[in-house]
Amino acid sequence: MIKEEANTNTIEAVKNIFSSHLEKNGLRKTPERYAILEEIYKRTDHFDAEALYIHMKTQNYRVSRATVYNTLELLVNCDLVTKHQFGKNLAQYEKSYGYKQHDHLICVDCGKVLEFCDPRIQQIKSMMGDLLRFNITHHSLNLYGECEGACERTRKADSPDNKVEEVR
Amino acid sequence: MIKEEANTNTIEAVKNIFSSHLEKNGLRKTPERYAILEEIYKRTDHFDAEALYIHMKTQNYRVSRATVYNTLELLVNCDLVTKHQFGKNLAQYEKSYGYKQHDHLICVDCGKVLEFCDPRIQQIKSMMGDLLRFNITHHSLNLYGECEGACERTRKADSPDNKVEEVR
DNA sequence: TTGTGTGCAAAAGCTTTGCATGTTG
DNA sequence: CAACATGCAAAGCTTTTGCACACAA
Repeated sequence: MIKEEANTNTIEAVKNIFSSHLEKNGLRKTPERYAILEEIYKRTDHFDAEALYIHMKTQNYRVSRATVYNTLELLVNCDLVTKHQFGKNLAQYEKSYGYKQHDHLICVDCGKVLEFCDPRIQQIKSMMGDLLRFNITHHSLNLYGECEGACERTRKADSPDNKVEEVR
Repeated sequence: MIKEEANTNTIEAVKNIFSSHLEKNGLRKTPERYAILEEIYKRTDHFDAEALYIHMKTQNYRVSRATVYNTLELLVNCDLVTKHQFGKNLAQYEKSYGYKQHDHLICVDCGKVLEFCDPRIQQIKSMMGDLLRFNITHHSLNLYGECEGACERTRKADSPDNKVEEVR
């Protein structure tokens, strides 16, 4: 994943953000909500709701799917988690605090997901927002294709504007 | 939608493409498959599988959901139909023959979908394909936001590189 | 204390599958 | 006539909802 900075206080920071969000919206600070937030930020990228539920269960938390879905939505609302649809009928989630905006390249053969940044997408967003009189809040850009060779190789980006790193 | 050309022979052309695809893959040319293809090309953009099924039913075709889903997959395979996920767990389809490559801007308030073209996305695709050694076959770019004002206004694009038109 | 949040399970919604029948090649 | 496609309905999966109980404020 593409980190903005390596910060050991990330967990504290995101908890604070979450707390503010809950307060601002008159929502309760339950242990389940914080437990889910913590587990998400301990894990690495791209997971689905069921995997998170199973993970919570194996960590001996007593949570339900309903709470997992509920909390994921809250976290998406306060931008601590991003929700993706990588072409399947299964939502994928990803923690987003401390990460640069990035997009995804998905191998249709092996399912591998790479991340990349390209400044042109920002230009497109702002131009199209103006042109179409839309207040664009977010976007989703997925490139689909096949890894060349063994579906395993990657190469570092060299352009200063384009950062690339493998995920999973 | 963004048409490449206005062609009254579209139906014939797509039928031929579909026939070739069926032959090439040893699949049968059934009346149901052609009926579904025709109905899709008579309709305007962005529909889901259930809507198509209902539409077939009201047209007094005797088709099943299974056949609708099966045929949609065949049509996606031969590039006569494009499948989208606009952030929901519901696949949306769109006929694609004779249309320019385009991307989508979705209003999160009223669900309106606009289409736009931007050449920069092609540049990003080819650059990232090279950089990450991926053979990129397709992509999906969705911009999400809110219509300004009454969720109804649109404005024509004026840049020669960027064509814009409202859908639905 | 009071009302929101939770767990659990059932329901809902989209998509796929199984099976007997129909039809293409 | 043999294999594949279809219709129908049931099953599968992900996500949402209802309800009684728990607990944060």
